[in-house]
Amino acid sequence: MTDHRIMIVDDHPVVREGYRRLIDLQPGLQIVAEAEDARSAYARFREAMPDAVVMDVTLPGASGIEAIRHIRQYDDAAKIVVFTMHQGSAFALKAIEAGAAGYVTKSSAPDTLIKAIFGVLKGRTMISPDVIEAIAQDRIAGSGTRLRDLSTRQTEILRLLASGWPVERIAEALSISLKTVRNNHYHIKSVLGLETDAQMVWFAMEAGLVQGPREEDA
Amino acid sequence: MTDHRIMIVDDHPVVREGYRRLIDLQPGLQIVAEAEDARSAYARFREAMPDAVVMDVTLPGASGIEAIRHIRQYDDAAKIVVFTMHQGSAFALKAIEAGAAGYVTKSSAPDTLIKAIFGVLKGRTMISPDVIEAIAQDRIAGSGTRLRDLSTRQTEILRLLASGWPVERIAEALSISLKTVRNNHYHIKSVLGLETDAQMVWFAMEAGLVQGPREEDA
DNA sequence: GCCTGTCGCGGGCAATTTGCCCGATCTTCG
DNA sequence: CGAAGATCGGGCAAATTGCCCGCGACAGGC
Repeated sequence: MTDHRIMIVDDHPVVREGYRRLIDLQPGLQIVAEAEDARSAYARFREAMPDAVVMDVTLPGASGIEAIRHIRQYDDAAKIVVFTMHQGSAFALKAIEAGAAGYVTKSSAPDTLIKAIFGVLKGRTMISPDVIEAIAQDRIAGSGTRLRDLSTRQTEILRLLASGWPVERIAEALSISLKTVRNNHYHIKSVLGLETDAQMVWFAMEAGLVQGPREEDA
Repeated sequence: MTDHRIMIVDDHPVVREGYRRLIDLQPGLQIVAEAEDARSAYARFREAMPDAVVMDVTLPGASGIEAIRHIRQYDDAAKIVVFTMHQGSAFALKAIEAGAAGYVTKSSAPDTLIKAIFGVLKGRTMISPDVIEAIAQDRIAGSGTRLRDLSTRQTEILRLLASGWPVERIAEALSISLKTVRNNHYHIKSVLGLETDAQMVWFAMEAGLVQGPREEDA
């Protein structure tokens, strides 16, 4: 039987080498495509039509979540395993909601990824234990409401605010009024129970929405 | 001639595999030790006494910067190459100040790391081009004045603001009036040329002032 | 088809904060 | 001693926040 054809998406070359080492040398798996950002991930997916995709979600430019949505829109049977350093539950939920079949953190044991790949190839949903725990901890002791309580739009605005964009630029970029952005700014902090803008940045970072400042275009 | 003995420090197993692929298979280099956090990095260094260390600076627990300092304190001839995703100049400067001999970002071409390793083994200081550019841009075109332009007090207030403390709590903690904190908040952003509070958080992070939210007491 | 819920969008307005000015101390240093 | 600079804060107009409201679009459910 022929090998399963895998595509990997990550912006760091060294990390891609790590994937190779783990995946390509694994009997039954073969890497047939690579991409380093969300846009090319979509393009390469259509060219290569891999059996499964392993991707990081923090990519330059568009978020990996968008990439997942985009790919699933093109092929709703696509098997995508998210492999990221973010262990925040909110991000995992977003990814799964977007259509990811697996979610594994980079701090997991290496073979967790391999198991997840084989799992999704069999049509199962594979979530790494630490993430399941994080999700569970979120549900109990509703200490903090989370990203899930924000709408898609609010999440997008949060991402831009946390990146450091001034509200004026956000209004312009999204073609909505300044007032709406401000209202959202207030509501986001309110819903999340945050007092200051700085706390909002930390929240966004922990949720994996942002990992650095700017990111010039939406 | 025997291979150079290299130690790698990174908290993500997959990334370590990437290092292996790049370093271990490189003629003349051999990985002799691995560590996944700052504490064990120090311990392993003493056991293995490698010729060079490649390490990420964002590690669980103590910062990689601390680990560098610690190792250099033990052996001030230690050759340490920092290999990280942070391209902010401030972080690089901290690392170099702590005694790092090289600084390469993960977005660099893979062989940049190899060259940096051979470079530091020869006693040179190797900084990847994008970081040099970031440092240069900091210095020239006073576009961004830097941390050095803030007084001690302002730096302290910046640290608290960026950690997410509300101004009221800061005033209380420092026993100064709310108004003074607000004035400082404004002046800090003004001096640093920042538009939003979120940008201020990123600045503080890159400057190494903060690495996570809260930190309950001053 | 209609009713209900939710979402994105923004107006309105009082209360608060920001942005930028100023002056008063208190050090430090030549 | 006098100059420089840091710290602390008052003042005040302009801008923003906090919180309320309403409107239209859309997705289910009955």
